[in-house]
Amino acid sequence: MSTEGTAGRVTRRRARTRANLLRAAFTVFAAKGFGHVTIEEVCEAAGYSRGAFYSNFAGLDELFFALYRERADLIAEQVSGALAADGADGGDLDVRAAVDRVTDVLLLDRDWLLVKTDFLVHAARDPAVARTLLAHRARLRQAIADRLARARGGTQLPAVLADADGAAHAVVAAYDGVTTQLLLDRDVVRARAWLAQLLTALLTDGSGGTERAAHTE
Amino acid sequence: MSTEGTAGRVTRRRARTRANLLRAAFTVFAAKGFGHVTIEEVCEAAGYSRGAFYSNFAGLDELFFALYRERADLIAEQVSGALAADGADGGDLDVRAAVDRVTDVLLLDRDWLLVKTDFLVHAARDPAVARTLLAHRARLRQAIADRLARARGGTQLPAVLADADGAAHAVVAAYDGVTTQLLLDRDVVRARAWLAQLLTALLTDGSGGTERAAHTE
DNA sequence: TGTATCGGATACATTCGCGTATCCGCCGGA
DNA sequence: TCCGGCGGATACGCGAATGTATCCGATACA
Repeated sequence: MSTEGTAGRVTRRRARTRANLLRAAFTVFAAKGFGHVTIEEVCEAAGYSRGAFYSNFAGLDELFFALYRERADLIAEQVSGALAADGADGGDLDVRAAVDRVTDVLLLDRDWLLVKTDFLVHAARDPAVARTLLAHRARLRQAIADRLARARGGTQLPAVLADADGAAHAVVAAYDGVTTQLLLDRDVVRARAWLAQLLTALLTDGSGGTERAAHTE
Repeated sequence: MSTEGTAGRVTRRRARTRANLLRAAFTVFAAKGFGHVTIEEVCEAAGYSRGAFYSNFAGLDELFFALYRERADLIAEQVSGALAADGADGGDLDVRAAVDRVTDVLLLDRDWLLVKTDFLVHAARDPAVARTLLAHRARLRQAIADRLARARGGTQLPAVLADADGAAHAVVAAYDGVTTQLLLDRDVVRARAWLAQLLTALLTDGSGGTERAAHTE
C-alpha cells in the first residue's frame, strides 16, 4: 500500500475540485438560498462545468447535505474547543469568557446562519434530515452542559432550569432566538450583547451584569 | 355608489377565488416549502387553472407575500386579544394564563411555523421583506411589553432585563428559540411546557414553578 | 331579459434547468 | 517515455414550468 491510503488511484485533483465546489456552493447558497440555486450557478461560481459537478455529487441535495455536515462538524469542533479552553478551575468569569468565545464562533459568520436556517427549513419537513440536525444540536448542547456542570459545583442555577441539561437547553434556545433576530436586523454587535444579557438572565439568579444594550429595533 | 364599495363591478367571485388560492397556497407552502412549489401545484390544490392565478397575482412571490401578510395580521390580532383578555388587575397568575393563551395561538399551528420560517429565510436576504417582518414582530413585542408593564407595577423583573421592553425582547427570543426546537422534534406538548419554563426563568427572579419537562431529545 | 364586461379556461411558444452520453487531456505508474 | 485510466468538458435530448394571447361562459346592471 502507498502512503496515500486505500482509496482509488487519482484522488488529489478530485478532492480539490470537490472542495472548491463545496466552498463556492456555500457562498452561492448563502447569497440566494437553497431552492433558488441552480447547479449551473454553483459550477460557474466554482469555475467548473456541470460535468465536474455530476462527477462529484448526485444532485444539489447531496451537495447541500455534504456542505452542511462539513461546516457543522467544523463548528462543533470550534465550540468544543472554545468551551474546553480554560482549565478545570470553574468560576463565573471563566464562563463569561467562554460565552464570549462561543458567541464569536456561532454568531460571527452571517453566511453560516443563512445556510443553517435553510437547512432547518428542510429538516422541518424531512424527519431523516431533522435527525441529522438534532444530532448536531445535541452534540453542541452536551458540550455546553458539560461546561456548565464543570464550572459550577452545586445548584447555583435558577430553580426552574433544574439541572445543567435544562440550562443547556435554555442556552441553545436563547442562541436560536438571537439568531432569528440577527438574521433580520444584521446587527452583530447588538446581537452579541443581547445574547450575553439573555444568558446572564437565564443562568444567574438575578445578580447580573451592568451593561445594557439598546433596543431601538 | 352601491353598497359594495368603490371597487370595480364584478368583485364577489374574484374575491372568492383569490381567497381560495391563498388558502390552498398556504397548505402547499407548508407541505413543500417555498422554492419547491410551482404555480401549477397551487392552482391544482385550489381547483383553478393557471389563467386564474395570473389574473389575481403577478407571480409566486406576490402570492406568498400576500399570504404572509394576511396570516400575520390574523395572528397579531389574536395575540393582542389573548393578551388584553383579562382586565387591568395585574397579577402573576393572570400573566401565567395569558402566556398559556398566547402560546396556544403561536405554537399550535405547525403549518404557520413552517410558512413563517420560510418567510424568515427570504427576509434574511431581502432588506425590504425584512422590514415587513420586523414590523410584524415589533407589533407583537409591543403588545407583550404593554401587557408586562400593565401586569407588574414596579421593577419585579430581573435586573438584567431592565425594563418591560427588554423583557418583551426576551420573550420573543424565547419564543423563537422554542419554535426552532419544535420545528425539529414536532413535540408541541413539550414545546409548550418548555416555553412556559423559559418564560418563568426569564420573567421572575427565580421563584419559579414546580413542573418540569423531560429533555430526552 | 338583454348585454357589455369581467373572470377564468385553454392552447401555445419559449425558456430554463436537468441528466446523460461521449470525448479529450492530464495525471500516475512501469 | 509510453500507456492505462481517471477527471473534467462538451454536446445533446428531454421534460417541466413559465408567461401570454385568445376564447368562452358567468355575472351584474339597465
